[in-house]
Amino acid sequence: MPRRPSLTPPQLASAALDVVDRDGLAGLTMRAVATQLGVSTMGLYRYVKDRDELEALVVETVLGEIDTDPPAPAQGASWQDQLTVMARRLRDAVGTHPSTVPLALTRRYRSQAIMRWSETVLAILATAGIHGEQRVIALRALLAYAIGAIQLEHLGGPSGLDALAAAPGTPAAGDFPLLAESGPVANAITRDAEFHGGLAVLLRGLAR
Amino acid sequence: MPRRPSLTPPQLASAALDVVDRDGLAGLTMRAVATQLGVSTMGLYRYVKDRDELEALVVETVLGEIDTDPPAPAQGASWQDQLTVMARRLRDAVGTHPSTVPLALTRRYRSQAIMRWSETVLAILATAGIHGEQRVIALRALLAYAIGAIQLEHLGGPSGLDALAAAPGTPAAGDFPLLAESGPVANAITRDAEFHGGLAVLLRGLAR
DNA sequence: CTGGTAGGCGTAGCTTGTACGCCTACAGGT
DNA sequence: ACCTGTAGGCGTACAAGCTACGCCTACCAG
Repeated sequence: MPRRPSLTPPQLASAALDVVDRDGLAGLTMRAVATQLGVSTMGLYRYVKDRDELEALVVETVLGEIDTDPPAPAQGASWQDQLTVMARRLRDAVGTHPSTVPLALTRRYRSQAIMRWSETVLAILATAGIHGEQRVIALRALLAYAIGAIQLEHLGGPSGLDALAAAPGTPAAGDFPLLAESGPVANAITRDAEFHGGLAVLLRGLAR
Repeated sequence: MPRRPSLTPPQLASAALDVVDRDGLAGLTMRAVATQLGVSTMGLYRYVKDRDELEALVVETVLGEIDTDPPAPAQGASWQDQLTVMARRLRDAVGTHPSTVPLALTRRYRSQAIMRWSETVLAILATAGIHGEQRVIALRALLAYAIGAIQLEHLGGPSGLDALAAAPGTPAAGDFPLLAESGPVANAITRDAEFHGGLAVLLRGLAR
């Protein structure tokens, strides 16, 4: 029992997040995090087994910021409104650390935070009268949409709309008339409106 | 004009894909691909500028396998049916090379293949009477759902359902009663049914 | 005061990407 | 037929990254 560890997991996590937010995902190296903490490179290995474990810590920290309490079912908030709140919370948490998007959504960490989120979403779906298989499908559809939409948003997405919205006309726009026509339209929609618009479509489908 | 290049882009792409399919994404190194091609490591650099460019080539090849012709609007195929076909084609193409999932969906390559796919989807949406802003939102929602669902499917997804479905009871299942209850249900649903189920919800939402 | 345990870290090896520069095969002019 | 310039092909070498290993030392218990 000699000596207490001088670094706590929260310290680790926050140092790693600092590095990522400052230098991007590529800057997340063992050395960089160690330096940020003021210890030697190998000193880090006292606290994490792996680079992988370090990344898991980052992801867990980002997702841990999600508020997973059921949204106050106060006044006339429909279950659709509640699900919208949950989706937005997920999006906001990840959006606060955009560099971690590939990490957070690609890795299949058994994240406690996502389990809490899922539990709350399931509860809301239950109040909507959705049960059994349909509820599982609804949960996964919501998660899939959220993951995909966040990714499109932060990675530019391979949608082609961005390309044409950014540089209309220039490329072989003639081959894609509808895409070319949609470019300016897409440009005029805010990220928020897009996210909520798609979500609304999904929620409308859930209501019988 | 002396000498013709001895390696063609398709050869490059197929060698890289072979490596990925065999050794996984981590096995995709310049050396490995060069060896697969029977050239020296540096010989590769005659054909690609970068490791990045090599990855782009892989992605483009995988997505290039998507059939983007409009589905035969033969008999009584509704626009919903047609969109389902398009979504399934995207899922199938990526699913053929599961290791490339993080690559294909994470990178924001201005993929020609995805542009063709988007164009066809826009056309189908147009026949459904969806135009302007709503059509852009619908396209992105479909793409977001597809990307997210494919990712959940192939990366195990951080949904928590997998964990509880695989090892029911063991973890602190008491903290997540609904999740625990849903585990077995989720287990009984095939990947196909899940993908189509979620998609159906989305399509139902698109129909007024 | 002392001994053992566990934290802390320096060294070094392996893997990876890639800059650089030499060698050589080939087409075309003489 | 020969020479020459261009571009393909590749070997060497280095930087950066992860991490196995093992020494040193601070600390707590007795």
